[in-house]
Amino acid sequence: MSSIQHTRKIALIDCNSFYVSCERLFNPKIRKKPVVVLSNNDGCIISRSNEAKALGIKMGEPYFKEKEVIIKNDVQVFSSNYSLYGDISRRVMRTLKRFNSDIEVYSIDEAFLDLSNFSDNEIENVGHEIRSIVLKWTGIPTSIGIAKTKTLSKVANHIAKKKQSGVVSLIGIENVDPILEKVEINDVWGVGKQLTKFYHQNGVYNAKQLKNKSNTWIKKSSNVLSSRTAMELKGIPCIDLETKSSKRKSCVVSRSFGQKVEKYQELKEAIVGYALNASEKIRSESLVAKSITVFVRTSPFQNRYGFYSNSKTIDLPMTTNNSIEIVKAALNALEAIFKNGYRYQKAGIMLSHLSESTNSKNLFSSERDEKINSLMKSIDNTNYRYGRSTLSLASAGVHKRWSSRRQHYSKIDTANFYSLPTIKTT
DNA sequence: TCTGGGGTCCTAGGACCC
DNA sequence: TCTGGGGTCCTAGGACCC
Repeated sequence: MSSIQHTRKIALIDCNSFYVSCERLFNPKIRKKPVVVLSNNDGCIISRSNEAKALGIKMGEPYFKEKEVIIKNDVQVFSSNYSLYGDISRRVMRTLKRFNSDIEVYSIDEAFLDLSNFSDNEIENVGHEIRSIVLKWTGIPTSIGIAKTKTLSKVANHIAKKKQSGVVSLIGIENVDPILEKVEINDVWGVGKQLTKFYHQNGVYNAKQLKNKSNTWIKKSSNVLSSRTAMELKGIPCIDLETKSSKRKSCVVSRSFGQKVEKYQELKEAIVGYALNASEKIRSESLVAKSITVFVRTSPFQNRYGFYSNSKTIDLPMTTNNSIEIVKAALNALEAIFKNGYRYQKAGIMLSHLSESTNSKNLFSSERDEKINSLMKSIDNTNYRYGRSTLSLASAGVHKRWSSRRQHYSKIDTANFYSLPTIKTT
């Protein structure tokens, strides 16, 4: 028998303050300064540097509420730049793939990596290696947690984030109870606000206590997801690594407005824009939609003008990814739910029941359909080359008083050769 | 007089994630 | 004045069937 042990080893690699780190790549002057990145419409704070966290700036907090602290401490503020973050994310993931192609890209800044092929003894060093290579090749700092299950690797990662070394492995540790005891129940992956409340009522305050609860009790009083979480804390894998990216099932495009919208015409323009956007997205993934939902709502935070929220779903006669058909259906849906006299804050469209487009002609396809398809293709090509919404339908509007705020935009375009970062290796 | 019950399918809404 | 956006999965309950 070999002395080298090959237990299941899942690493969770998480980019530190990802959006902030991306902005810092292109702006060395803000490396040591407190920095925050705002959500769309400059609404909330969604990424914070350690210096910003130390100032007490909270995650998800509305920007205007933190403005005083921000100004007082000269915090650098950025509007989000998703094409930049997406681009850097792809570079990070490509780098990770070199260690093993069995990778699950879990979100824009996180990936699970199967490292079972490495031995127990070397695994922590492998973690350090990954971390330094990613930093060297992309400039992005990461935290890495390694354990037998995804949920435990989340726990390990949670601890790694607070460590200078940035790497924590639970592999080979006989008794993880003392570690789990220090992890608050709401910090466990899969335990949100509601479950935290429920667990607190039942005397479960940390990960160790959840781990030691009986499986039948959890299943009976909660659901299978919760029991999976508890099993995974015990070190029994219940959640698989999803290495091949599956086609998505829905596609949402929605935005908050820069200014409240009251006019039907303006709401219409917004919806047309979202519908075009969503159609283009699913076309690029060779998907077709079966139904379309449009929703509108006023601000849930200011009810002095009355709150209104509604949605309408329309089933399309035939699955499609045709912009014109989707826009038409979207406008019908909007008409059904629009009410005069409200100050709308947000609207959106969802394409659902997506399936792969077969692209085959059927009884109903005609020469006209063919023409429309080639029109769609040329719209997509032009927009791809010259930027989104270069070509769109006239009803998408020109003035767009309603479009999002983006006051602190860094204007970095990684598609532009001259703005590529130079990474200093020290 | 006494009025079943089990199965399937679908959907809306909730909870969670980042 | 100003509070993001985009996903997934599960479950309860209704509709329908025999």
